[in-house]
Amino acid sequence: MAKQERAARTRRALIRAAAEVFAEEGYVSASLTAISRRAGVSNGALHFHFESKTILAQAVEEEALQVVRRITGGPDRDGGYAPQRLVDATHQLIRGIADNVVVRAGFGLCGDPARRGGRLRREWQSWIEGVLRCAKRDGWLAEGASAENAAHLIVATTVGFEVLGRENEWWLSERRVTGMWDLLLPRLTDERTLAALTSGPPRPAGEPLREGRTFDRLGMRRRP
Amino acid sequence: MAKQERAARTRRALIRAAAEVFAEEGYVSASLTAISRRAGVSNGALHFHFESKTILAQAVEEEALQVVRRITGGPDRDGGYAPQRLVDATHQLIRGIADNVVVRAGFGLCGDPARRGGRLRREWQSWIEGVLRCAKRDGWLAEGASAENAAHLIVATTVGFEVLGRENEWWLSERRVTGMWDLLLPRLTDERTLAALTSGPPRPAGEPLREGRTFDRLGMRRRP
Amino acid sequence: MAKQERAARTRRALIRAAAEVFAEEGYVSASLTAISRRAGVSNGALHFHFESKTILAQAVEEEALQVVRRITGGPDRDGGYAPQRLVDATHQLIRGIADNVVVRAGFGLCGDPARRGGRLRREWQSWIEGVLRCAKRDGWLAEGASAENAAHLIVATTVGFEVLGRENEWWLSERRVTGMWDLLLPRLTDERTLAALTSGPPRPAGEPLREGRTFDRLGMRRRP
Amino acid sequence: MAKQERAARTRRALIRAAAEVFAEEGYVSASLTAISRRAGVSNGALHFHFESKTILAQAVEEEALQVVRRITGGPDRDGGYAPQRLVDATHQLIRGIADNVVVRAGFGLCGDPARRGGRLRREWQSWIEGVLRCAKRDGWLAEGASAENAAHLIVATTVGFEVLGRENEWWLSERRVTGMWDLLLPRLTDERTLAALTSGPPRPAGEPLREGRTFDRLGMRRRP
DNA sequence: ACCTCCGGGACAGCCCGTTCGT
DNA sequence: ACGAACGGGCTGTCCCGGAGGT
Repeated sequence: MAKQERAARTRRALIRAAAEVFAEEGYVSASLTAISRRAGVSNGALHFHFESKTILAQAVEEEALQVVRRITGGPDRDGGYAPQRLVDATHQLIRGIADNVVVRAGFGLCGDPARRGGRLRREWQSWIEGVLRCAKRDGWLAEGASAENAAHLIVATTVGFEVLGRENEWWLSERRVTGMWDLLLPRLTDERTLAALTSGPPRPAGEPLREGRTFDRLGMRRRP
Repeated sequence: MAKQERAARTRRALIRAAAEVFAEEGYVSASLTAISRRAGVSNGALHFHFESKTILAQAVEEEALQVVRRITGGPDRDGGYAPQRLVDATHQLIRGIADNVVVRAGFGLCGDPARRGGRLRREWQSWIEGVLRCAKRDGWLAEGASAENAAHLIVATTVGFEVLGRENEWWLSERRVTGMWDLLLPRLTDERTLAALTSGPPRPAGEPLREGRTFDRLGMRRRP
Repeated sequence: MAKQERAARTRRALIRAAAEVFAEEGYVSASLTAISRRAGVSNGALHFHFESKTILAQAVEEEALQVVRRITGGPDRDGGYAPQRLVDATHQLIRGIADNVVVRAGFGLCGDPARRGGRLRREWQSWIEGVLRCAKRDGWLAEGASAENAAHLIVATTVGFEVLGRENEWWLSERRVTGMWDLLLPRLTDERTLAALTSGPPRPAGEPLREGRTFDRLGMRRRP
Repeated sequence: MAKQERAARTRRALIRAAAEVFAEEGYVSASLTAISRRAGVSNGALHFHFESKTILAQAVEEEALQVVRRITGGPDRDGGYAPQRLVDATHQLIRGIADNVVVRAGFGLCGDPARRGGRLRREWQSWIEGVLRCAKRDGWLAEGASAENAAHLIVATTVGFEVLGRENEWWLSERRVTGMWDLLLPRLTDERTLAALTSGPPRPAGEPLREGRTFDRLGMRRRP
């Protein structure tokens, strides 16, 4: 039906507009009037698609959640080097926050004190913890490294990037994430990896650690 | 004077009540009525001391700023082991956020999208960057470690702790900070320190790295 | 549309109610709640039609302006005896102020110190000045009579009537206007007209100068 | 006592400041804080001298009333040419309004819809009416001239000058008053006076009718 | 007596999230 | 899907007392 298609387009425009206004002004300050005006529809149309402001925000968050799930639930869901998946996912998350308004708004909504119980950060945190537990179990972590500590650190850092990025967008650079891993990986993984990193020839300045190539460059291998 | 003393007490009660309400509901949702009621004074009394909601929030932020400055501007302002000062300050900051409502509210206000230009995080960030630059200059950092990257990581992590702590207060534990340094210090400082940490006997579980004792346990010493 | 009709009726009721309250209590003292209550609508409905109190007042003034323009821009816009048009218009203005709340409120708003730049009195004044300049040019005025002085006098008098009429409504009688012209016209127009007025038989007490018949009774004719 | 002298000075400063603020912003908009600040005293001092805003306004009005009484109750209270006294008083009134803030504020307060029952205009009007009744009785008026009409016209005109002068101060020029009398006197006084004015040699442009010299120039004399 | 600092209550304007009739 | 209307609530600010100094 053309009718349904138009409705779907309106709905998408509303979510997008809502995400923009939420991201710019925060949940409480964002007025439904501003959102519907930006979406180019009437005030009543908004309430036709979304019963209330709360539900509209939930829809935004839901869409952001799907993006995050696409990042965390990538193709090689459970195989491969677990730390590599962390490196990849954090890079992609920051990129997603930087590029996608809905994701950015979703995380913003999650932290708003006027809205309780956002699932976004909780899922992200659970995934990080899960992956690190796997890494520990599979022997990818250094002996003294605590999977729990590492998870908290990584979660906190990504949250920090996201929050700070809402004020100054230069925080949302992947270079920041690369720098994080540069400092974190040596201690996190075993001593030989560490040795390869610290005692080997210094990496050329122009080629920092990057997503998907991190461990290749470090010559990382599994602890026997 | 009796008069001025009462006024000062009222003012303090207002700032405290404001901090509580701001911390609980966020800047926008917090109503001046709720604040004055919690402080036990009338609406007009609030307006006598603070011209507007904006100015009240600034007062809260200002008081938080002083606490932060007391943390960052500790006794050995410019001497001693720079990394140690970072470890100490981060511990104290998290403790301050956990224990002091005003500090917690101050950081919360800083991140509110409806309020631009809070000095709190900016000062914290500048201080971290400054200390790390000093550390680099004085040879306390490992050769490959970037002071800038480290600063960003530490700032982002503390911000993340603070933000997450507003939802679940268990984030605001100093154990989290200790865990962070446990992962960070080895790569940040030079390789011999690192070796002492990774190859030595495992620390007893009950005695993690703590503020003020970190480097003693690591037997850290200056890179020649 | 029925919808738009109802909206228009609400809008009109609001303007009317606003005019009443403005006329009774003045612009500053008039509360929007009182206005919306008198109009029989809610507080929000008022805000839907008029964004602010200022704009509501402007709407009232605008409607009054249209009435005034209808008075000044009568049918024989530029022909005929200019003084006669003044006599007619002043009578109609006072009658309008007396009978039409909106006009009364419009002039009241114009003089409120809290509201700058009402066009109502300015337009009225310009029109009076313009007509008198025409009268001078066409030879309708007595030789020594200054068009400018006359304009100022007439404007000031009508303003005075209007202002005093807000306290005691008996000021807003057309008899007052007739009395004004009785004193003014002789000196304003030429000496023969004057003679006809002063030396002729006294007018019967019961039949004063009236709108539309003034010059007929004076037997006025153009100065050669 | 020095104490009492200081109190009197404070009281005077408050009345003066109140007059200024009332004249600028109107009664309702004028805030006691603005008044006390302009007077250089505290908010409480104002309330010590004047129990309420109403009473403060009454004090301003009272002082203005005394000035008006000085104008209307001049030396030759009941003798002399009555019309001359009108000419003089109107000139002096306009000058007083232009120069004296308290008088200006007093008249402004009188017309404020939020304040009922100002005596200022009422006394001015009564005086005008009284003088014109005397003039009529003593035979100073032209035969057809109505004392009542003339009184209303003069009162309305002075009120109009005053009101318009609050927006554009050029209205408060004595030239305006002179122009008024130039148009009014011929018809108001008897035909011989009139003849002297209209048929005699034209007055030089540079020397308009002036206070205190009006009738001299017209060669006015009593009707037998 | 004269004046100040502080505080109390009230309410105004604005605006917002939401619903109803069409 | 929209225009119109509703009612509630927030901030700002105003007028005014009252306890206490000088």
